[in-house]
Amino acid sequence: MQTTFLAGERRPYVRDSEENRRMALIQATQDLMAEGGPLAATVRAIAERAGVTPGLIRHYFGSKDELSRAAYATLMDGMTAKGADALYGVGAEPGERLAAFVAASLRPPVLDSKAVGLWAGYLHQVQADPALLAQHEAGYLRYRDQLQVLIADLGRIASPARLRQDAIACNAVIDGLWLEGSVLPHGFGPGELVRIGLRSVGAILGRDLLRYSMFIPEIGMAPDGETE
Amino acid sequence: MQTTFLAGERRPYVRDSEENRRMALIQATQDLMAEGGPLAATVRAIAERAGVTPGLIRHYFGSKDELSRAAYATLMDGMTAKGADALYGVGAEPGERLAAFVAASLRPPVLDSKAVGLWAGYLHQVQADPALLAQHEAGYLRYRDQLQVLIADLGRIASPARLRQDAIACNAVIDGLWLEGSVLPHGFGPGELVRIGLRSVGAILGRDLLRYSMFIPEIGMAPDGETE
DNA sequence: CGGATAATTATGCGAATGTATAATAGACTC
DNA sequence: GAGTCTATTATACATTCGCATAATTATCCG
Repeated sequence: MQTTFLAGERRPYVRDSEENRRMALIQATQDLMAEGGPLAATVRAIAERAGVTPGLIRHYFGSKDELSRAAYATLMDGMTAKGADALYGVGAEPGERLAAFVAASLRPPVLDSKAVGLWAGYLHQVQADPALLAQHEAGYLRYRDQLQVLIADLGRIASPARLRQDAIACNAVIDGLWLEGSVLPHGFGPGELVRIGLRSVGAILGRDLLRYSMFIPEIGMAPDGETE
Repeated sequence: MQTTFLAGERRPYVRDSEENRRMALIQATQDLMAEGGPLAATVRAIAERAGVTPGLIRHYFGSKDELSRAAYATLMDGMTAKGADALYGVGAEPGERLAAFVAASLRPPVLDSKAVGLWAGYLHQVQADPALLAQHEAGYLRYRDQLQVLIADLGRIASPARLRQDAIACNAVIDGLWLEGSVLPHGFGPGELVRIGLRSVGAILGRDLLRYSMFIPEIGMAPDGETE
């Protein structure tokens, strides 16, 4: 089962930096969790995928639970970082910025067939562990706040309560499309989810976001000929 | 750990119908899967929760995998049944029927803190097992088709492709709100998700669905004083 | 009333899991 | 270059897992 050396032999002793080892173990944990869920993310499987022996997990993280927590924290940080990246290099017009943010959430690397698996794999551990739950809640609200700021910048007249509800609604559209696209990746044409997302968020907010499609990769000018 | 009789004693032999036993085992499987995920739904835990010894699982279902499949099938059937129930006894006006359908999807028993746990717990098994995947896909499309029919009945003028995309969008709103409401049950006021859902779906379809709020429990006449 | 029969429980077994501990190998210091 | 230290590997262990099989109990039929 091990890849590089013959079975029965001693795994060659190779030294590496602490950061590399931690990263490799966290990456392996996320990969296995995404692919096979909690049942697949065993200590031995993680170690093998990371190219080390199980003992190193204890050495660097103390226990499997702590490695799991570290992997989840890394996941959350990456999510918000991607959200910020989406706005980098986009023009100053509020509508365009919002459209870029929505589009980025509905195509790779955010929309990825593995993403929902990872999310589902962690769900129960998150709900059972108060520390992870707080981290999750913080990450979710951070994302929604980013969205809410972009919506507020549109300059519509709306009460704070209404603004909050609009942010919840737009976030729900994005989450729902993200979910469906991840679970049934072949159920939608390329760019279809982005187009639906832009139109829906625009409808909820009373703006036309599809006019910014030309700035968005993989969409261009409505390839299926449907213009409105 | 066992509830009704002293440890060390032999569990009393009590006979029951095959249907009761199957139902109890399936129910126990779903409960444990929803609460603790795949790691918690062990053969022993399921049997204990069902008030039975592990051997009965093999006797009635052959293996744990088959029990798991049966539990998932039961879950899917229940979902679509609830969707149909929501339309029972509702008037004939298309807008009202659509509003009732949306509202029913965003409050108990469909919106339930356990629902998302159950869904997440099964995700990897579903993706790994072609039979379960087909069943999942069928259930999802059935639900979306119900929604699409309700949307078509609104009588708007729209191409078939556009109708499909509207159904995907509305389904995404519902799914996203369902997800957020399940994961963070205390993050939203009572009826808030239903109201947001009605407004968003209405905005996407160009109709006002909030005018049917008075027919919907827990909402009444916009309790937070916000009328529009 | 007394065997068949089927449902239910109890026990056993091999494999896998997480973790603790011992053995080993390379790097660093003087 | 010998000695020490730490990263890494290997081994051991108790527990739990799913499953197979044996033992037990109630019901059914004569």
